[in-house]
Formats: sequence, C-alpha cells, structure tokens
Amino acid sequence: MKIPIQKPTDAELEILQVIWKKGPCTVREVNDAINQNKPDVGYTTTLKLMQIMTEKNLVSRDTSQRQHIYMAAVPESQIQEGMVKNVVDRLFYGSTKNLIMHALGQEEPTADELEEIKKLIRQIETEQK
Amino acid sequence: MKIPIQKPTDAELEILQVIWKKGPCTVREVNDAINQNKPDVGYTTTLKLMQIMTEKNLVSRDTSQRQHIYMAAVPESQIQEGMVKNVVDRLFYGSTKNLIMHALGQEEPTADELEEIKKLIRQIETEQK
DNA sequence: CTTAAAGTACGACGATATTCGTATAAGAAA
DNA sequence: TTTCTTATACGAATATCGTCGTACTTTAAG
Repeated sequence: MKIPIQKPTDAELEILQVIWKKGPCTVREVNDAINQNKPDVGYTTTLKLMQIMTEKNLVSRDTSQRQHIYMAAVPESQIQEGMVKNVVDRLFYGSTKNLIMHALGQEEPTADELEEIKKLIRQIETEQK
Repeated sequence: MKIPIQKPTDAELEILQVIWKKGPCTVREVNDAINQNKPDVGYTTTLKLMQIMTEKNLVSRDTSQRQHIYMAAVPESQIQEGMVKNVVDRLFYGSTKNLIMHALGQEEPTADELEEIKKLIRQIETEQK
C-alpha cells in the first residue's frame, strides 16, 4: 500500500532542506537553522508546519521522547526529480535538453565543472551503444 | 524607474505560456487555448486572472477596443531564468552544475541532443580562454 | 426598437498556506 | 513542593489563489 506523496510548499521545502542536510532533527534545531538567515519565524509556526508535514507523510517522527525527532519521509532526489520535471514541462516545452542549454548559457560554469559534465555525457554515449 | 516583477502563480504561468506562444491575445483566445486540454475553466475565471496579472505587471493590455488585447509584459526568458535559479538555490545547493548533472541522468537524451550540448560546451570553453 | 450575444468589472466563496497565541504537560531547578 | 523552562497540541486570524455568479455595457441580429 503506497502512500501518495504531496508536493511540498515553499515553507515545507525549507524545512525538508534542513532535515536532508542535518539528518534527524528536533523542531528546535530546525527552527534555529531557519532563523539563522532570515527575520525570525516563531517556534510554534515551525512546529505546526512540521505537524502538518507529518500528516502529509513528508516527514515521520519518533515520539518516544519528549522532544520528538523528525526525519525525512521522502528522499531529496524524489523532490528534485519532481520539481525539475515540473519546470521542464511548464517552461521548456517538455525538453530536458532545453533546460540544460538554458542553464549552461545562464551561469558561467568553471572549466572543472564543464569537464565533469563532459565526462557524464561520454558515459551516457557509451551506454547507448 | 523599475517595476518589480512578481513570480507568477501556476494559473498565471499557464496564461503566460499561451501569450508567449501565440502573441497578443484576447481573453477569449486564452481561455479557449487553456480549455483545449483540461476540464473547463470558466471564461470569467480566466478574465479575472488576467486582470490581476495586469495589476501585477505580468501582462499589459490595449483597451482601445471592446475586446481588450493582452500581451506579455515579461519575457519568457526572464521567468525561465528566475524559476531555474529558484530550483537551483532551493534544491541543488546553488550549483547549476548539480542541476545539469541531475537532468542529464534523469532523462535519456538522444545522441543528437548530446551533440548539441557538447557543441555549446565547446563554445563556452573557447570563450573562456 | 427590441432582443440576444459577447464583453468587462467586481464581489464573494471555498480551499490551502502561513502565522501565532494560548492551553497544557513534562522535566529541571530552587 | 513550588516555580521556571521547554516541549507539544491545537484553535484561530490572515493572506493568497483559483473559482464563479452577477451586474452592467457594448455591439450585432432580428
């Protein structure tokens, strides 16, 4: 029985990012991490969001201790995949190549980075034969 | 004096896509285009959204005729850029290279497409010198 | 002229997202 | 034990989005 995964909202994604990066976290840790940058977000705001995310099965939690421990219930790669697909479909006419060309033109990749990309391309090419 | 551009919502982006593709449009044309695929959206719904988009300076309109003519006030490339940057920042640790590597791995690009990408890379490399 | 068709303007509803205040419980400290 | 700190739970306020109904206006048809 598969649980349907819902697309995270902006605030939810920010929380997921913290958990993906740091591993299992308390609400306090997540809230501190988020407030490191921006103007403060209340503790109970973060708490509420994380409770909602539990219902949505974006995170799971261990409630055996007083401080609940939250962990990601969806892998980062899955959300990456979904959101890249979304951007490709909505803005690049469904063509991943278009996105890649755009991204290459947009940024100034270093020589090293270009080398890595070329390496991956060569790898794909040999697999295709 | 620069008018701040706001990020389009999902429904707004769908409307922009139609206008980018077809050029200046009436509300009727946009609404017809949208309803070609999915279950119907009411005419006044599309109208209202386009009025709001006018306030947000996402589109501009010529009201000299009874049927107002709407045109894009933001270029497609600018929205592409903004949304790609957003995905890169939020999901790929700010690294465009990460996104490209992910996209390459995700899809199965054809040999032709790989060739195009390689060509662009060579071009960037020569410019860097 | 009268009626029908097609347009714009705009208020309002329901759903969802984000925010926080407050109540309450569990530990820690005095 | 009493008090202070730090949790969780949860109701509720606010904002935004997408949706549509309705009123009003303009043009076309009869």
